[in-house]
This record gives sequence, structure tokens and C-alpha cells, in this order.
Amino acid sequence: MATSTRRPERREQPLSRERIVEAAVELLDTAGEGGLTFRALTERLATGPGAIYWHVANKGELLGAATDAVVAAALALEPAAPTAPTAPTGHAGSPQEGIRAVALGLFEAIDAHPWLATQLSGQLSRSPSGPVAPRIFESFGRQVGALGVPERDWFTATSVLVHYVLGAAGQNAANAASARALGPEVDRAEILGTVARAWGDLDPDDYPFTRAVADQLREHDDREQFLAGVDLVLTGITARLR
Amino acid sequence: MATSTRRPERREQPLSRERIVEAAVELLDTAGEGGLTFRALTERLATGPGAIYWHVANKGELLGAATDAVVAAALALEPAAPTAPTAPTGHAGSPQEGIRAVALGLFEAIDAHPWLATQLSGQLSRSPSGPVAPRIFESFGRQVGALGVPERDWFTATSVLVHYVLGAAGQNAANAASARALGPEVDRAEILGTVARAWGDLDPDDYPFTRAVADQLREHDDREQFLAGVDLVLTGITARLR
DNA sequence: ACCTGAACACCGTTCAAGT
DNA sequence: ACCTGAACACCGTTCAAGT
Repeated sequence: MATSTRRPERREQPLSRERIVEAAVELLDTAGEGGLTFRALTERLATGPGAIYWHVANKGELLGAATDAVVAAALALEPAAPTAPTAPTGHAGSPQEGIRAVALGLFEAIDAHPWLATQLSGQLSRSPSGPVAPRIFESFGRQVGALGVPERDWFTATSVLVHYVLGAAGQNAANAASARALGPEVDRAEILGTVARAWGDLDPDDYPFTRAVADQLREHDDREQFLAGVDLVLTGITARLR
Repeated sequence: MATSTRRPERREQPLSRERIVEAAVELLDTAGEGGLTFRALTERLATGPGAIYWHVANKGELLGAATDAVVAAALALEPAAPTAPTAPTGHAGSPQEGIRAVALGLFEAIDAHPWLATQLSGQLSRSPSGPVAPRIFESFGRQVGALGVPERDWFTATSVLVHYVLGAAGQNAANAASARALGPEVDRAEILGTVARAWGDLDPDDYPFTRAVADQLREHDDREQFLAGVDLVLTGITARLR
């Protein structure tokens, strides 16, 4: 059933860690978290499990490497603030715009690779000194500094941004994955309609609020909603922290 | 190694869905997400896999039921706003306090049951009309209404709260789980110290910000930080949405 | 140094058979 | 109606053996 039509890989290029990671990302993207198995990987790479284990310690390390690769690509696209205080571009890019850009970069990376959300929060906690956590922290943090937040609040302000962005993007990705699991014939509008109707049918005594927002759930745009949330957090930061 | 000393269950009470769910929660709490297997469950309940499958459709449904049970218990402890507009307690409980209480209830539930974070975001997307999503939405939403947010912004404001709380609490739970995985002899302070040192040793050109907040990472209190984030979001909501 | 592929222990799930 | 337990297909990982 899930036997996708896939070139069995041209082979000839020798196996390498990069080729394995690349294949892992493709499997995760097309078949979801459960789609990455050593069986599928060996088939795709026309090799045996032992060959993969020679380049990679275990599945966890492979997932970590896949996460690194995708995040690096996503955050590399952001200008990420100049390293030196050169080029006075005037007000060209405000810190707010910078934060929105970083947030949107992560949002879109997670949207394109839904498995990333789970992996990211695991990675941030399992190896907080690995390449991913500092990269994300640095991307948001520089702009937080530029915002005029006093240094003693940097960690708090940046943490809130990271948590909101990962929480919202992760929920969005989970939604998309669930939708996809229902098959390609059901679209977003249909699902939202069904959920909105269910919310509208809740008990008026127990769920007055949830009933009242059913229509807003149906009409909302994920990306717009996400950015509205970023702006809300930004407002909170500038209002309370200097 | 992981052969925990466990009463093989007094048995005699017949098997039931509730007893299975209860055992599942205990397994998840003591052994983590990977600790819930039908093998461990049959041993704990002194029965065979077929018996469990008679009460529960599959592992996914079992995880969902475990999530329901824990969330219901956590949010039931919150007053959750009076059903009827009785008892004018004056300014006793402000909407802000109500939101903090709901947020803290979820934070602590996730802290006590780290597997909950992953399950919750899955549950919210897989069955948004199930018992969990409306319950969480309603708990936050009523207070958002009481805050004076105009109705057309209810969904946005409440979503941001939910996303921040689940994102932050989830990250916190992942941190705790990773710490526990290192063994009981390493404590929080030790881990934070190691990470802070690693951050402090980063390249000054590439990671000036992350280096600068290394000390704040070491000193921070998780719960305090979480509540500061809730207040930040709350400030954003009241400042921008009426 | 790099790869092969059989084998191991473990997993979720099914199902004929019992009571 | 409720439970038993062997069996199936699948998983991550290991390792002796090859080149």
C-alpha cells in the first residue's frame, strides 16, 4: 500500500553520511515520522543495515543529523543580522521585522517538514550545546538585544519567543500531519468545517466560549494567526521589558 | 536493568478499561514514552494481549485515553470560572489570575507527566472535537473574555496562550526527561552548569548573544520563567486587543 | 576502510480457541 | 461476554564474514 514508486537510487556514488541523511530527510518528508526505518533506508540506498551503521551510530543520531541539516538550511536564509556593525542601513530592517523573519523561517521549515517540531524540542533539551539550540537562540536573541531590552532580561525574552514559535509551529505541523493522514481527498476547509460544527454543537452550559469561537476557528488563516501571535509577544516584550 | 520491582497486581478485580488506562499512566510516568508496551502492560495486569485488545482498540486509543484522564484531573482542580454568575466574590479572582492558574495547572501536569506534552499536541490536532481540546480552550477562553478582549479577537488571543503554554511546558518536560535519562546522580544544577559553560565557550564572532546569556541560563528558575512568559503574553493581549 | 546479510530481541496486533 | 496465548509481520541493532 505505502510502496512508493521510488528510483532505487542510481548507486555508484559511494555511501556517505550526507547521502544517508539526505535519504532520511526525504523519507521523513514523504512518509512521516513512522516512515523512517532502516528497512526503507537500505532499500532506498540499495545497501544493507550494516553499511548504514558504519556511517551513523544509531537512529537517534540519524534523526539529529536530519534535524541539523534542515534547520541550518532554514536559518541560513535569514540575514541573521550583520556580524560587524558595518553598513548603516538606516531603519531598513527593524528588530521587529528581524524577529518576524526568523519566526517565519522556522514556521515554514516546520510546515515543510512536520517531523521537525518533535525533533527540535527533543534536540533543544537533549543537546542544548549542539548546533541547533545556539543557532535558534542567537537568531532571535540578537534582535531582542537590538529591541532595547536590557541585558538582564535577554534570556527571558528570547526564551518566550522560542517557546511560542515552537509551540505554535509545532501545533500547526501536527494539524497538517493529521489532515494528511485522512487522505489527499479531504482538504483543510472540510476539516475546519467539521471541527467548527462539532464545537458549535457543544453543551452551551459547559462550553459557552468554545461554541462562540467556532466560526473564528473555521475562518482563520494559520500563517496570519501565527504572525499575530508573534506580534502579541513582541508587544508584551517591549511593553514590560524596557 | 529496567526490570522494576512491581507488584504483579493483586488481580481479582476484573480487567476494565479504567484499570488498563490507570496502568498505562503509571507505566508512562515511571518508564517514559518508550515504557508503555503491551508486553509490560500484560505483565503488570497479569493477563494476555488479547484481553487488553478487548477493552481498547489499539495503542493510539490507549494513549489518548491516558491523556484524557490526566488532563481532566489537572483542569478539574482549577475553579474554571463559575458556571452561573453567582457569588460576587468581588475582585477576588481577576481574569489574569485565572489565566495564570490554568497555565500553571497545565505546566504542572506536564511536569509530572512529561509524556503528556507530545500526546497533547497530537490530541489537539487529531481529535480537536474530543474532550481535551475544548476543555483547554474553554479554560483559557472564558478568562480571555473576562479580560475585555473584543469577541472577534477571542480565538486569536486564546490560541496564542495555548500555544505558548504548551510550547514552554513541553520544552520544560523534554528538559526534565533528558535530565532523567542521564541517571539519578546528575542534578539540574550540574546540567545547567555544563550547558552554560558550553555556551560561554562558543565563538564570540558567531554567537555573541548566546555567550552573553549563558549565566542567565544557569541561574534561571523554570517555573518563574514560565510565569514571566505568561505575563508577557497577557500584557501583549491587553495592550493590543482592547 | 567499507560493505553484506543473516540473526537476535523486541514490538503492535490478530485470532482460533477456551470459559 | 470476556479472556488466553501462540503466531505474524515488522522494528532497531549486532556481528561474523567478505572485499
